[in-house]
Amino acid sequence: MPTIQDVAKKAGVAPMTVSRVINNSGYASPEARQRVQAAVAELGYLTNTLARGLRIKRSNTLALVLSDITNPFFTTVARGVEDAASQAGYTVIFGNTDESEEKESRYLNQILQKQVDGILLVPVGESDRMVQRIRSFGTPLVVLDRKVPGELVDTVRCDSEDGAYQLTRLLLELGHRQLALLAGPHGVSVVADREAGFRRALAEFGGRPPMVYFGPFTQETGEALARTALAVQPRPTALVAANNFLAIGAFKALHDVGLEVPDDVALVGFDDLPVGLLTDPFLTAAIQPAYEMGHRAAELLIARLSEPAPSQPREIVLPVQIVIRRSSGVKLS
Amino acid sequence: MPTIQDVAKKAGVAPMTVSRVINNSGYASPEARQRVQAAVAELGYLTNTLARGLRIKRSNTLALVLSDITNPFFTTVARGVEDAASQAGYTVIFGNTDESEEKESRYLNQILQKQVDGILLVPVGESDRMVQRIRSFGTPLVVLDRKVPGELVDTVRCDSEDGAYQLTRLLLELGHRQLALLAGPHGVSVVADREAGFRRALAEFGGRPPMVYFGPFTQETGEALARTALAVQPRPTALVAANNFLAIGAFKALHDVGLEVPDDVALVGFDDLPVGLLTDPFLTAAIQPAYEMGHRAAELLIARLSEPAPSQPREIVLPVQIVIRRSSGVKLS
DNA sequence: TGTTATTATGATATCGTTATCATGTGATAA
DNA sequence: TTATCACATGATAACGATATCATAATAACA
Repeated sequence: MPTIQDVAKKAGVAPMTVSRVINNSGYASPEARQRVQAAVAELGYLTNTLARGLRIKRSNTLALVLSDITNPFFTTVARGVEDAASQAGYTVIFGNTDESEEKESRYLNQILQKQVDGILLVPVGESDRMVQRIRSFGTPLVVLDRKVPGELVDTVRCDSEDGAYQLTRLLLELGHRQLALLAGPHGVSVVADREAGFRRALAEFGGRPPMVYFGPFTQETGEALARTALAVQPRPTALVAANNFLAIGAFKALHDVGLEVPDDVALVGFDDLPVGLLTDPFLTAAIQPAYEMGHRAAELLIARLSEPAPSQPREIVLPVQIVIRRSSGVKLS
Repeated sequence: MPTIQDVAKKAGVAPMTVSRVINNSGYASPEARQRVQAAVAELGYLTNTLARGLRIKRSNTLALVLSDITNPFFTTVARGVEDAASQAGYTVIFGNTDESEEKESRYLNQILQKQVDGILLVPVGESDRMVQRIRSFGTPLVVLDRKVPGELVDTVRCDSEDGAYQLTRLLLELGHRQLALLAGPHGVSVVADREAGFRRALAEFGGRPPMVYFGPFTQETGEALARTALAVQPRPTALVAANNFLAIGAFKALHDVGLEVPDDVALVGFDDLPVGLLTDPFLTAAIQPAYEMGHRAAELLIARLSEPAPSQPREIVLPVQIVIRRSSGVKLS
């Protein structure tokens, strides 16, 4: 691989002049410029960004650390991040935590070592330890999708509370009074928010004491929790799933038990399945603007990078969109 | 951020000794070792991998360049790559080409500049220009999912030809004689392979002259191509879609035209929708082992990195799995 | 004409790490 | 006693780029 020295020699100038031409900084005569460009082209020279990064202390790299890129919601977030980053000349490293604090911590260390310019993080636990560690390193951070307790930090997330509220309210207005929430794992802020929205709607309508079930965001859990919920007497007439995997699991459970959706039990959920990949979308859901979330978060992070002094952390809360389909039992025209 | 100098000072040793302790290379007395480790812990020191990379000429980074991470097939590939990479201590950069040669070329330049240790590429065009460029840079490369014409290069892909053959054969054995293939974009090797498999099966059965339609791998195209195919007289009784998006589009078109699947027209496709996200999978399809593909490709690439001399390129062809569901019209027990 | 800007270029030091070589210690062997 | 060896440590240079300072040539001005 040719270095800037090779280019300089071939062009008959000093390395510094080559650097100036390449980065369009400082003065360079038209002739020198041309000779340098010719040499660059001839040698197929590309700047070694490790060396440059070491010197200027920027790597033009962002890191994206999320639970599991295989979850269509996060896939779309990742695409949003990547588009915004690439547009601004940044490159993206990504990693999956699988909701494990140990993996998260390993990744973050690796990433800090890589001298990334900024980090986009979907934090795992309920602690802000990692956030503090990142901060102590001085690497700018934007928290995605979730809230971090007790820390003021740039955040881009969706309005989970409102989404759950609206979904629940919809069911209540349809006459359901016995509702169950398949909430998700303890300690994740979106779960707490969705539970809060669920409870708020119930409180407004003065329904029965709410039934809330917790467990990982997996299809198996959805199935198990739904079975548990359906065994309670009086049986719930509607289920609210706080996540797409839980919704699918719940649907399977209902199907297995021989209950029809929405005639016997109504079902609503969070997050869509990949748009366009479903032949027959039927789930009423609160759809989070995943792409926009990723895109805006990356934009925010990149904006931070060019700020001279750290400014007040921002919290961007995006609205969710309630999409009404068959599973809720709403009469569709 | 503390540097190795800071650690050295605090531990009362030379930077070189710190380096030896950290990397477990060369000699270091137990006392020195301990003092260094204490200093590292106290300062929260992390190696600056830009500096190290510059010196040792390795960045411990791989690049993954694919069409669109939003396609569930590639999402899963990416997850496989990431798991294998992270296991071996590598970090992964990713980029989307959207099947644009210009984007591909931009990314690859960016990536080569970053001094990645190896590249995993789903190549866009039918040219091997990019492959040659990467090779001229000396960066190890594994081509994913597709063949590159005329170049001997490490490749991990699935047996598209066989998949299409089997799907087509299945339809022929069910008695269909008027088949249409929604093939995908010209110039992508998997498309050519699937077309070849389709034609081979037809030739064996001596069916009517095959109908083959081309266009991008999108749902809209699937819809449009299906409409075109269905307008031909005699109308095809079965459609083979070479990709999941095309299959969905075709299904929509059939639905809109008022044709039932599989009673009026049978439909088979390639690639699955994300497992577990479908409430009611119905598409008969040739499923490619996406995760394994990514995983094996990354493993192969990493193996290459520790080879002293470049060895004979390998081509790993993974079998596809035919999953029979309702859409083909096969009687299921 | 001399003074000051402006343009153009290069020498040097530096970013944080590690490879290499040099040096020194104590133990063991001859 | 001296030669040899394993162990231990550090000084120095180098990876490839750029910031900074110095210098030189030309242009602009009084």
